[in-house]
Amino acid sequence: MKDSLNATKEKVYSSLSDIASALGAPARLRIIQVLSNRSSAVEDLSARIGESVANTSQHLQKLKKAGLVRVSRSGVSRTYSLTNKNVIDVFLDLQKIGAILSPDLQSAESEFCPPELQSKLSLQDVVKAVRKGEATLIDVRDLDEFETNTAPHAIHFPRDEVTKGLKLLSKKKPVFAFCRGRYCILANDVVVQLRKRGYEAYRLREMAHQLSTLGSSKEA
Amino acid sequence: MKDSLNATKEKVYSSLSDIASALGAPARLRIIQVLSNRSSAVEDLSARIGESVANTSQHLQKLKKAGLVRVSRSGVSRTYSLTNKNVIDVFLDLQKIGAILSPDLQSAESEFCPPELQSKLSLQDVVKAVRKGEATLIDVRDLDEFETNTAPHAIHFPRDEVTKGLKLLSKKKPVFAFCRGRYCILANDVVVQLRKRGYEAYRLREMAHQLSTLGSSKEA
DNA sequence: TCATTATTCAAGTATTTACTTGAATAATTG
DNA sequence: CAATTATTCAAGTAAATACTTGAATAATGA
Repeated sequence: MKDSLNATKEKVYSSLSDIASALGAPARLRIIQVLSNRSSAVEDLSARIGESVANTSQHLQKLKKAGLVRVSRSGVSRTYSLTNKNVIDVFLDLQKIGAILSPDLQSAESEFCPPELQSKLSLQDVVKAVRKGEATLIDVRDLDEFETNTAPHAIHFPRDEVTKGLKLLSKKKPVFAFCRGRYCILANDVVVQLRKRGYEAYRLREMAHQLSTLGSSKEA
Repeated sequence: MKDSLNATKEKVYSSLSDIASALGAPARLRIIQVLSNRSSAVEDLSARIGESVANTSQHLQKLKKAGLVRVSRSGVSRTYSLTNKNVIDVFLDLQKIGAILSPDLQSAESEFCPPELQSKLSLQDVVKAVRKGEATLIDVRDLDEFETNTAPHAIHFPRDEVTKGLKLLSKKKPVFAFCRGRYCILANDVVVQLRKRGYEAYRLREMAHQLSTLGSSKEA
């Protein structure tokens, strides 16, 4: 009886540590980062994270074994995606604790998200303003990422064609831009360009998933 | 410019993966589990997690390097503790995702927290009732754990002397017992004993930290 | 059916890991 | 000052890890 419980306890900690270990390699974290914005084939992932295809495939298998990722066949290629949105949450929590504990990460964060590009409003207030139509929320990621999953009320903004995008915006409303999260710079340039053209523009550090789940239990 | 950002990105992912790796060993997770309930000396920890002193010390150093744990000297011995409550949050998040992703962990959970011992009330409602004085919240961990950090309104219940403890309780109010969280059984026996004696008693799966931070952003 | 394509597998290597044992350190007490 | 105590360090070992290269597989399209 007590022995069986002890055995179970061992299993518990070994399962939990398996999951943690799955997150314990830079390459795999980058995979999760990519997959939290889009599903993707091995070759594509491999290019995005800058590792060989074989190596990427092996990392993916480790993630799959830990249950963080799943595959679906589509013809000759395979599409990998996160098994669950909660995977993003653990990843965000890891970022959060990193930001608290590691000075390296603190300085990295202000490099990626320069304070002068950020709004002083709380995220709640931003979301509220967007909901009321008093502010414009733009998603500057690739179109396919936007189509897979974006934040409520967000519109897609073509970051390589700012001039073309202007017609989507009102100069009377502040514009809030988001991309792939804290360690992504896509939104920075757009904000700078918009400010040059007289818009009141800010960059959000949050990614689509965080903006979507606001109001429910989590934000990071 | 772009190169420097890339270098920073590499550092970001390697720092984050260092933190995840620090959680990637059963022994270290158990250390964190212990430390989320009490600060502790190496020898004590070593006994609790069932590893040699030298090995425990080495694990602690890894945790320290990752910034999850800190030491303070007290005379001839050293006291290790978590650097930050947020460490508990990551650990809880890991548990949460484990519960979602791993069947092993699901069955373990019902072994540790048998459904028949649990209340049907939501945790919010339990906390509300406790706050209003309509229910009794008991902490059945060791006294020193209780003294270091317990939940609001909780009283310490001596789990080895249930009979003695009875005078702390009212038979008219439901009793909610908590211990060290999901993978701890201390509260089970107390609940069983209390029920035998005619009390309406339930076991909570949450640990002190979770009961304390309810109302703010998190619960798991 | 054969070539192409995307992915996985197998084998090899260098590095890191978790652990052991036993000695070294450093604060405390007799 | 010597003995005790709690902890860390150093060295060694077996296993696991992240990567490489090149071959194997299996679906698709000519």
